[in-house]
Amino acid sequence: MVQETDLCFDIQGDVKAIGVKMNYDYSETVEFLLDWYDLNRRFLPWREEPRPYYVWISEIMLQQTRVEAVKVYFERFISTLPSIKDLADCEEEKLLKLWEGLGYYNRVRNLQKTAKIIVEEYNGQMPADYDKLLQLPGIGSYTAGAIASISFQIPEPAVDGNVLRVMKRVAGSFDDITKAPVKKQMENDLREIIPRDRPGDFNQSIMDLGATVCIPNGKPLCDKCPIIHLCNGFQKGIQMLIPVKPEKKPRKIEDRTILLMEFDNRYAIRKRGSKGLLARLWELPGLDGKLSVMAVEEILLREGYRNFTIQPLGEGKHIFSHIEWHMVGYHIKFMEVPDEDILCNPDYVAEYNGYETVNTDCIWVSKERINKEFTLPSAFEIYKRFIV
DNA sequence: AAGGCGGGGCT
DNA sequence: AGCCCAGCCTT
Repeated sequence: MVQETDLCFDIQGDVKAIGVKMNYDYSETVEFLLDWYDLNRRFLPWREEPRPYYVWISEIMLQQTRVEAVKVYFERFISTLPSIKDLADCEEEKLLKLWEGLGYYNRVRNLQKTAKIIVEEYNGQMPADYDKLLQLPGIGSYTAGAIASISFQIPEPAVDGNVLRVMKRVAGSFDDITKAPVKKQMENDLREIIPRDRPGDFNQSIMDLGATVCIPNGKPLCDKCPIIHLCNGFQKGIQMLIPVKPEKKPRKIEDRTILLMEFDNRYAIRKRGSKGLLARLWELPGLDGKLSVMAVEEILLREGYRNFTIQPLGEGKHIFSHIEWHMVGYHIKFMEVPDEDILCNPDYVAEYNGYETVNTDCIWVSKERINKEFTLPSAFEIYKRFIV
């Protein structure tokens, strides 16, 4: 291991020392990748009939999300909203519910923004043009390339983490793949050699190779690789050291107290603020810090609640990409509520003002309606389970 | 250029 | 417990 690490630094040092840019010529890989793809391609719901709408929806869902997780969401989404027009016209609350559990919820909001643009400006058809696709909300260089190549046979690369991992291993390159110029260079390199007759298949062949052979976690299955004879990484025994990424910063830890408040077979939920984490989604009421039964009781009394019981629901943890919630939960059962106004109209949607109180902007909703109509992110699942 | 933004499965 | 995943947008 020490030897390999030394080798890695030696190569970088040499390259810098003599000022030579090691440009790998990917053109040799094309025919081997396509032949391998013809025999080994995965069968995916959006792949058998690659209509632009299907490819678009799947690509957005697949951003930072694994294929296995996407499959069920994709099928349900398409059957519920069979066309771009359906998506454009869908009520936002229903749309979010379709997305519930997938995460990165701005993806689905951008999806609808783009659907409306397509209906209004493109006559309901996705534009068969890379630059026009790139202009649409939620569509970046990767997704534009994927739609263009797979649906319209436009020779544009679709460079994601998969492609960067595979191709940087093949090139034996220690470039930091999180750097924008490195991705840009890869796009330019692949644009030169992408086969004009099968651009979509070429892009997908690298994705499938990355998913099944040149895998991200654990050792790549090099003995099954169709381009092992072209792979600098394998030849030098450095494939495990690639791709290179910088160290990640540790997540910030936030202590939270989650309240499952029940009255008359209804539960309190409220809408989160319009900015930041889980924006404009619904949540169980919560308070900063991990509070004791006594502290929670004191707050409730101060806010005017009377005649309730508090039952601890235990600790829970939810990990986001950049934050950890360390939670403690309480089931609070009210025999009465202080003000009829608290049992407000469930259709009433107030803007949560960020001030941490228990009763701010809560609405009281039955279990059935929560499950059917309101998007409650996975972070609350451990306490949502106690809703009976 | 860096940081925010979800959730789950694998090692 | 830490890794990564068919990234994009904002600052």
